[in-house]
Amino acid sequence: MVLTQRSYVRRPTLEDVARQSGVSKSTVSRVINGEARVRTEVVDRVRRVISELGYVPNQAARQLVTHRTNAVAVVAAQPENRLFIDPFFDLLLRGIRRELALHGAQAVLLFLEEPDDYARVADYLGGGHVDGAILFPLRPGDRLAEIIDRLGLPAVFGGRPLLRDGDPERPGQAHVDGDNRGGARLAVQHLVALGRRRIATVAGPYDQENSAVDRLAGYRDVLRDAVSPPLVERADYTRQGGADAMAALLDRHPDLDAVFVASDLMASGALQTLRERGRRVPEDVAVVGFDDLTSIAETTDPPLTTVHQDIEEMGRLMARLLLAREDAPDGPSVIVPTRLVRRASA
Amino acid sequence: MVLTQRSYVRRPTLEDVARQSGVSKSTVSRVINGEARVRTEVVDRVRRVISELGYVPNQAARQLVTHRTNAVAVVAAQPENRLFIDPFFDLLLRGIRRELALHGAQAVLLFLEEPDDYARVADYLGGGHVDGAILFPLRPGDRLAEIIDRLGLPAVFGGRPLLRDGDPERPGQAHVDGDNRGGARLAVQHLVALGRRRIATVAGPYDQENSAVDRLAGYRDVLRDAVSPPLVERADYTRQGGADAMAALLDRHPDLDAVFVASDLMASGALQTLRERGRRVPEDVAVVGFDDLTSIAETTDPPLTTVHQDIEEMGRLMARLLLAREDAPDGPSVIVPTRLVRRASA
DNA sequence: CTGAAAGCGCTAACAT
DNA sequence: ATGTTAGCGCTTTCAG
Repeated sequence: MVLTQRSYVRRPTLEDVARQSGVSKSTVSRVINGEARVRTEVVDRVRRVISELGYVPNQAARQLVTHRTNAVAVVAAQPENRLFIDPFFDLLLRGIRRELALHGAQAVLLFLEEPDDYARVADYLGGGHVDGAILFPLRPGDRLAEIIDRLGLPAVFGGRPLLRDGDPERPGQAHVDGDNRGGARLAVQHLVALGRRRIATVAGPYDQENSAVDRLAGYRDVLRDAVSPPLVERADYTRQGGADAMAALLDRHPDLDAVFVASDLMASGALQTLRERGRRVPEDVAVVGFDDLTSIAETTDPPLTTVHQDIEEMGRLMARLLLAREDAPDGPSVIVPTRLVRRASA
Repeated sequence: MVLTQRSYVRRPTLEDVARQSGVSKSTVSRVINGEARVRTEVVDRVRRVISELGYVPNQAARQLVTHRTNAVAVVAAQPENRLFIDPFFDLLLRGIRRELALHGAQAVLLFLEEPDDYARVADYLGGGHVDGAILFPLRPGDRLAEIIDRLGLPAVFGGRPLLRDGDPERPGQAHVDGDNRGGARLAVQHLVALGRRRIATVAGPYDQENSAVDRLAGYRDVLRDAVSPPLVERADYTRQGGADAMAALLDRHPDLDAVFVASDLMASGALQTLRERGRRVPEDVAVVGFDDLTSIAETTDPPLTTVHQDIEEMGRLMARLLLAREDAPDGPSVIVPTRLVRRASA
C-alpha cells in the first residue's frame, strides 16, 4: 500500500445520482456521456443532482468496461537533465499536449531515469492506465519498445532517435522526425546561392546520432553536383566541440569561405573560433547553423542564419499519429519540413 | 472515444492464468501480490504461466476494488516556460520522483497551461487515476485546491507559493518550502561577520512573492539588533532588475560596503553594475546571492557567494509528506533548511 | 425515451 | 494453504 488507507473517502457514485434524481443508472450514464435519447427535462434534473452531489465519474470503473482512459503517456528518457535545458523538449511537449487536449485527452508525462524506472513504467503502461504512449527519445529496439509491442499498446516514437548498427528496423511502429537531410540541403544551397565555393561542414556525431548522419547526408547531397569538394570535420554537438572542429577546418583548409555547422550550439563555438582567428563573418566566412534555438541564434555575434524546425508541429503530429486521426503519407512515419531563417551570419 | 477501437487487443486475465495453472483466481491473486500463504511449488507454476501468457494485471479492475493506483500526480502550472528554464523545477521533480520510486509509486506529471486544462486535470485527478497529488507552484485558494479539497484527494503544495491579501489560510493542507527567511539571515550574518557595516539589500518583488517577503524579513532580522540601518531596494527577480536596483542603491547610499541580493539572477545584474561603477567585489562591496543556481553562481565574475537550498530534498520531502511516511514537526508543513556556499564575492 | 440485468477483471472476506 | 462468493462503479445490450 502506498498511501495510507485514511486517504480514501467515499465519493458519490452513479447509483447515488440515480436515486437522488429518481431515474435509473442507465439514464444517468446517458446524460454523462451526452447521448441524445434523453428528455431535456431529465437531463437538467440529473445535471443538477450531479453538481449538488459533486459527483465525478470513477474512471477505473468506466475503464474496466470501455477499455479506455482518455489519457496518453509521454515517456521521456532523460539523460543528464538535457531535456530541461534544451527548449526542444519543451516545445515538443507543448505540441503534444495541445493536440491531445484538442481531442479531450490528458497527457501524462513519465520519466525514465534510472534502471529501476523501466519496470515501473512498463507496469504502468501495461496496467491500462493509458490509451497509448509517445516515447521520446527512444531507440527502436529499446526494451520498452518490446514491452509495448507485446502489450499491443498504440505508440509513436519521436524526437531525435539514436540508431546504431544492428538495431532492428521496425516498420510497424510510427515515428516522427524533423527533416534533417532536407534542412541541411537548404542550408548548403543557401551558401551556394551566396556564391561560396569552398563550403565546409562541422558535422554532428554521425557515428552515434541519426540526426547527425542525415544532416551530413544533406550537405553531401548539395556538394555532390557542385562547386566544392566535401570538407568535413566531426564534433559532438557541444559548443567546445564546434569551436575545436572549426579550428581544425581552418588549419586544413585555410581557403574555406563558408561552413555549415550541424547545430546552433556548435555554431556558437565555431563563431568564437572564427573571431579569434580574425575571420570576419559573413564577409570572409559565411556560417549557417541548425536548430534555430533562438536563445542562441539571436544572441551570437553576428546573429546566426540557421535551419528552423517546427518542433511544436512535430509534437502535434506525434499526437495526431497516435490518435490515428491522420493518414500518414507513406506508412506510419512522418518527416516534418524545415525552413531557413536568415539572420546575419550568412 | 479518443483512440480508435482497433487499438484494443484482448489481454490474458487473472482467470486465464488460473485456468492454465489449475488453481483458483484467489491463489493467482495471492501469488501476484506476494502473499505468504501459498506453496512454493504453486507459486512457481503460476509464475511460469504468467510469463508464458504475458499476463499483466489490469489496474483498472484492481483499482476499482482497492481504491489505489500506485500513481501520484505532479501538477505543474507552467507560466511562460519558466519551469523548463529554471533548474529549480528539474531538481524538485527529481526529488519527488526518486522518493516516490522508493515506495514503488509512479510519478505522473501533468501540466496546467491554458484555462481549458483546469477542467481536464480536475477530471483526471477526480477520476481516481492517482492516489494523491503534488501541486506546484500553486496558490492555496487556487481553483484546483478547492476541487482537491472536495474530492478528499491527499495533496501537498510546494515550491514558491504566491500568497496575496485575502487568500485564505488553509492549515489543513500540507506545504513544503525552503527556509527563505533563515537563508537570508545566514547571508546577512555572514556579511556582518566579515565586518561590513553598511549592508544593503536588493529585495525580490515582496508585493507579489512570498519568498521575497521572507528573504527581506531575514535581512531585517539581522540588521534589527545591529550595525546598519536597512537599505532596501526592490526589484523583480530579473537580471536587469537587479542591475537597476544596485544602481539605485549606489546612488542613494554611496558608502555601502555590502549587499545581499535576494536571487542569483539579480545578483549577476548587480555585479555588472558594480563593475561598471568601478567598485571592486568583494574588496569595496561584498555581495551575497540566493538560490545557488550553479550555472549562474559559478560563472559570474567573481563567483558568487550565495545561499543554497537543497531542492531535491524539498522534492523528496513533498513526496514523503504525501505518503504520510513522515510526521511533520509542527503540522503538515515543512521548511527545508538552507546553507551558505562561499565563493569569492563575499 | 427509459429501465433491468449482465459483466468488465480484480480483491477480500469467509469458508474449508 | 486454497477455493467460493460477493461486490467495486460503470457501460451496454436487450426489453419495453
